[in-house]
Amino acid sequence: MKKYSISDIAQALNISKTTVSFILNNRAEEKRISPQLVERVQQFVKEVGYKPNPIAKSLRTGKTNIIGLMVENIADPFFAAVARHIENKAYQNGYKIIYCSTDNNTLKTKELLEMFQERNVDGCIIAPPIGVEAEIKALIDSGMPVIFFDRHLEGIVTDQVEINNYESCLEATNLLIQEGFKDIGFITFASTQTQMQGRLAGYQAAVHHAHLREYVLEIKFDQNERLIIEPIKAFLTKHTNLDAIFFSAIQAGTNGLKAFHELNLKVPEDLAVIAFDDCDVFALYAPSITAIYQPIDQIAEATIDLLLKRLKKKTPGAPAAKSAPKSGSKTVLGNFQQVIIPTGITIRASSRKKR
Amino acid sequence: MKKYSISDIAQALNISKTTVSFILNNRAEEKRISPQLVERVQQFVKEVGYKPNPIAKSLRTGKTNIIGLMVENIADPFFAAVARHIENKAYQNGYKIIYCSTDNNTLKTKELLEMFQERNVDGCIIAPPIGVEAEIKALIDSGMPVIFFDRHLEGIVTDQVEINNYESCLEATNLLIQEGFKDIGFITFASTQTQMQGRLAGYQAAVHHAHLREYVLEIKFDQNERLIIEPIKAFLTKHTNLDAIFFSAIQAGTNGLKAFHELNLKVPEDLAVIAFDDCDVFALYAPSITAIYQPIDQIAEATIDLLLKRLKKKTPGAPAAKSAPKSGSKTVLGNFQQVIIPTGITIRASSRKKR
DNA sequence: TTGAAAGCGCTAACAT
DNA sequence: ATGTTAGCGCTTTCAA
Repeated sequence: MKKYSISDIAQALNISKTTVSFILNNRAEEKRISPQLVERVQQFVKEVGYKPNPIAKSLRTGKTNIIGLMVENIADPFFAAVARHIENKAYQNGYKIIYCSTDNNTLKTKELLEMFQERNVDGCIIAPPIGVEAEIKALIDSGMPVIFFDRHLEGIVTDQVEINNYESCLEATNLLIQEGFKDIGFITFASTQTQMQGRLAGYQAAVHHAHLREYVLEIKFDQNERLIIEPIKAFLTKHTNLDAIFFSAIQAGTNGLKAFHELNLKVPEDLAVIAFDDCDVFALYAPSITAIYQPIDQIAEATIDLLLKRLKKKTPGAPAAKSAPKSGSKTVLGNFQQVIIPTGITIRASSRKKR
Repeated sequence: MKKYSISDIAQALNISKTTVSFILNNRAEEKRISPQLVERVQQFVKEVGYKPNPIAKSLRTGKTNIIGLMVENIADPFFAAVARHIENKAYQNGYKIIYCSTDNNTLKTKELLEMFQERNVDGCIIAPPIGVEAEIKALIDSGMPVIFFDRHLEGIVTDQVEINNYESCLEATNLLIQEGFKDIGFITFASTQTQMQGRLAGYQAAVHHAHLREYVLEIKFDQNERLIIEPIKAFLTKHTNLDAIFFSAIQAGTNGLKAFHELNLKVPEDLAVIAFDDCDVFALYAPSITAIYQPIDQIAEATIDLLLKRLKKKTPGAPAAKSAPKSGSKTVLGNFQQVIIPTGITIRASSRKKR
């Protein structure tokens, strides 16, 4: 079974490459090619199992049908789940995905952006780290469709999908306040990224509004969990007056619980808990942990939809289409869309006051 | 800043494309091009920031520097973590990665394999589902380097990386037996895949050797966790004599614990537990759950190493190189390597008999 | 030592 | 309605 090229087909059928190409690209009607010929070609193509060479096509057209997906870390369950959803929809639409992890490393990210450019990906989906504003701006200006998700970059206007970080943390903190907790700590990772800033700000707003004192621990993120657990232990040991903790991210939450164990702290008697991001751990933990959950499917869906929309109409920054996500708000900013997906909260035992 | 092509470079320097190409591909010496010229070209290339177009290169050479990564589900933490490690090493070596999830769906997998072929990936890493033997064989025969991991396919000989499923389950079961448990259930997913078969066989061997009765529940895997929890509840309700459970996979373990909750069963008083695959849930659960863990980094490392080795020497099925993984055994089979990485076990409270 | 030119497989402007 | 042909940007044979 040798490999056929378009010339082989043309030769075998005694017609020209052009005609075959037109037929294969569904331009037969437009070019008014006779239905019989179309039929004959399609028949033959199917018979010999001919598949056009996408590389040659790319060289010629400049389109690769490849989407670049850049996340913080593909091993992170959140990003992995997003990747899965995006994969599904992308493949359905004929796109393949090249993924990469930034580790929030500026230098690495710049290289990866360059790679996307070189490789001629048709568009990219990015959870951007701080510090690559100029490069991404250049990329967008060069005509590359870029969609942000999970966070955005100050000063860059492009399509983006985020959750309501501020509001959900405000409400969750209020929940603790309403339960009667007075000294609520917020344990988070040191980050100037918009999503983390939003969460912190939401907590702060609630606490200040209730005239309570603010206790914030910012930890430098590290793969080594001891480097997360230890600062938490130190923080808890220092602030023995705390009666509740709000964890701003999943790795804060799970490692926080480990810190609790090591300090022999009981939830919610010693400390009530609410965590951002839900997972099996929180559902199965005794007592179960109240958690804010991100609708990952909706986030991913909105993100890939935004990109596919851009990819369909070639015009970057063109007026946005009508269809809206089932829930969530949408803003149109200079022809780019900002979609906000609302989170949910699963209230469990950890946030209830024992009386 | 316009985009330079190799012709532009040649023209600007008043030399030929050929020369530039030779220099850029480090064949200057071989071609005995004067060092001054080499220097001049390299200088200029750096100056204008020229990057060769990888698509054109691919069309010409047939190499894409892309690796196809096919897993069961990229959202699964195990596969996501493997993907992360593979990504690291692949990028270091100049390879990009296109990923896809098979869902253990035969038809989908066949399409994806075809896609790899069309897209001209240089090699692929696959956790294969059953039923695509012929297609993978054809792929290998066509000269494509294919590495299996997590499991293999009967009748197909290629490089592969796996863990010692049989032995680890045998030993873990023995652990329960030594603790004095008599009626040990094995809860797994209905699968004829080699890794799952190995785990089951290990359990069975231990149980039979101790002249104990075998209790196996095979569940059809489903994304909907209720469809996993309910069969487990039914099984536990039916076999009230069980005093220990061995979960064969992570989704069995976590959903098993949920079933325990719903049935109000206490670990380890009512049922002792050992789980295959470790995770935060098991470490944080009260009581903590004994779990077998897979050294994901070693698995991923061995896998990508095997592929990179194939990619370096063009000869598929060529004699294997010397370097071995730090631990793990290695067999050479018809010029292909089979690497077995040993698992570890974290013994926690759930497998200890209360006396 | 260096260069001319063919060609990888495809698309599309321009014939006819 | 269908064909001729010129590239897309690169590598590599062959020639000089």
